[in-house]
Amino acid sequence: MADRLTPRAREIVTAARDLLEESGAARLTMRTLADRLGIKAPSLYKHFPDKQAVEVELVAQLLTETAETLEAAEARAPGSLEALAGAYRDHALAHPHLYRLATERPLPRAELPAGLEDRAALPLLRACAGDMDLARAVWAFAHGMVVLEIHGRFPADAELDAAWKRGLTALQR
Amino acid sequence: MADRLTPRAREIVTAARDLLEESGAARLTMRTLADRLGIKAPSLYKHFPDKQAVEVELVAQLLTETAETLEAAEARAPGSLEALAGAYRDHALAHPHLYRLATERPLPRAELPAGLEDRAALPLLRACAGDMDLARAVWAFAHGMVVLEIHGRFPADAELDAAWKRGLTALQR
DNA sequence: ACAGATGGCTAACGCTGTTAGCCAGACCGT
DNA sequence: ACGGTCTGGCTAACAGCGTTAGCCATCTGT
Repeated sequence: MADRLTPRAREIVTAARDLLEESGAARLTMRTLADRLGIKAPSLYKHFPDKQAVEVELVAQLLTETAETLEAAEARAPGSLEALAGAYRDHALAHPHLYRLATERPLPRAELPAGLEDRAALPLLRACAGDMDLARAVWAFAHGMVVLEIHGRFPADAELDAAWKRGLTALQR
Repeated sequence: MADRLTPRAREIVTAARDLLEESGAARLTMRTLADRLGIKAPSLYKHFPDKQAVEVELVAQLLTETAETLEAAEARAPGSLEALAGAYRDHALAHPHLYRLATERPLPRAELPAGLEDRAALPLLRACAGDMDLARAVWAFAHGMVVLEIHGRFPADAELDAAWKRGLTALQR
């Protein structure tokens, strides 16, 4: 997962990640990113062809971490949809800007490490015993909950734990 | 619902809507919008304080149309979650750029017509017999399905009708 | 010791949202 | 009928955005 990037490029992605998580996508600009690294914006283009290429690495980070998170949850509680959903939710809400960046545009599939998308999906598919329709429904539910939560679309006093539980037990079987 | 805007402002919003649906949010700029109206960009600021204020009107349009769509579905098939979900999905997929614009940022609640958000939510709440947790779960599921569909996150050969049905029947009771 | 690659730099372009300031015409009160 | 205000255009300009071109120092390999 590592050597698709030179060391310097990896430093840039790290700075980009920090910047994104601190200040959101709107403030992740080539100039502020360069500033943080003590260089000028055009120098970034020695390491990445364009801004999108940097963002692709961040998307890959989210996918990788999601896969790891789900695999860990699966190891802890095999076959449990609640465990998967809880892990997914916690990771997403811990990194809302990253989640939005990775989620609010079409996936740059061609530029992503091969197999990564599938790897992130596998634990859920296993928990659904191979029922793809169910897996997609659960995924949509979880993604919907997370993104509505991130955007503050639910009333402030909404009992979201209850809504998660309600949805998951219903989808359970 | 109409006289919160002057006639000229309404013309501007109409042009913005057309532009958005034709070309997506990235090409909805103050200059292209002005072009379409035969004026220059700075003149737009005689009618709206900033670009966001124009976008808020588009968000209000989506909410209004969603409310109308759901109310019509409810009238056609009272109490049917499937009918509501189908109407929601159809409207969203018919206007993907508008749906994204209205959905991929925090709701500008303060600038929206009073009661509009609630009105859009009511049909679903009625179909859920007042069970708020269930209503939120269904909403999250539907939103998740729509947005994943719009962004092409499902495999091209995915049987999305089946996933919708699977989710809805599970949530049904 | 020289060649080429690496990774900085400045200057600049075209695009974005937005502001300031000017001006023509419509409308209104005396 | 005249003067004042409001309306809604305009041009010029600014700062910030992603990005390109072109220059140059330093480091690496033969």
